[in-house]
Amino acid sequence: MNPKIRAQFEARAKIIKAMAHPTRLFLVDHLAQNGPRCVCELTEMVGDDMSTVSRHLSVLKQAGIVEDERHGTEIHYSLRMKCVLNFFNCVEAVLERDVRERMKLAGCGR
Amino acid sequence: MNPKIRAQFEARAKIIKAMAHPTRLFLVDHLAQNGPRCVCELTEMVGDDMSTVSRHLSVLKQAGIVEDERHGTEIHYSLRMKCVLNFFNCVEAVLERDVRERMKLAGCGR
DNA sequence: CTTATATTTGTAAATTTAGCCAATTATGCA
DNA sequence: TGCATAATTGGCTAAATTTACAAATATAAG
Repeated sequence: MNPKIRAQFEARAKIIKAMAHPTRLFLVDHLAQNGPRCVCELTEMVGDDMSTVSRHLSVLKQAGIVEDERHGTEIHYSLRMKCVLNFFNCVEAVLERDVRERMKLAGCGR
Repeated sequence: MNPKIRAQFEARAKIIKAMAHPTRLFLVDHLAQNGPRCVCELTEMVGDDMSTVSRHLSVLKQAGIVEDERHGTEIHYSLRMKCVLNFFNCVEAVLERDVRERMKLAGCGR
């Protein structure tokens, strides 16, 4: 991998990495389902410290996946790139295929 | 996030995490473009130690994204879930949108 | 059986990431 | 101005990830 190619894949990985955490995945899903939401509400949903949730949101924002807008004292986050929801489809496909193949293997053992 | 929901998002995150590394992204891309390939060739393409590449491949395999098959002394890896290629489309969309918006912002400064 | 090649695994060091608490910043309101 | 609420940031520790080197394994060939 030459430096140019490497840089390209690093940029891509950075975006995927932003999605690669259960809490951040949950946040993306929740924003997709419910539209813009303040950090306070998201914090309540997640159940971690607000500072932790805020940091997760900032990772997503840095990656360009969500965006924020201030409303008075609250800051509302919303999904900027809806296409990330496509990730879920494929992820489910992988999980389901795993389940199926594991069942098949279990059957063979009899 | 109750434990059940959390477990669900952890399972999803594990798969996305497997993709969240420049080398692994490159490996997936390369397998998609060129079909099954041995570790030796992939190692040469990547340019890291073979043990490192082997570990990356095992992460992808564990996640169910690639699969392997032995051919004599070589082990050939291939893409098991082609849908992960959809990730690339969205990632490119994010990167392009970033570029566009940054150009627009730069223009405003004049 | 011994050797050579391909791959994986053990291990340890370096780096990154996650999470919490405390402190700071930003805003609206009395 | 001073207080209250919302959110971010600094600082720290714990945990996870990445990586290379060395050692072990697996297979084919002589």
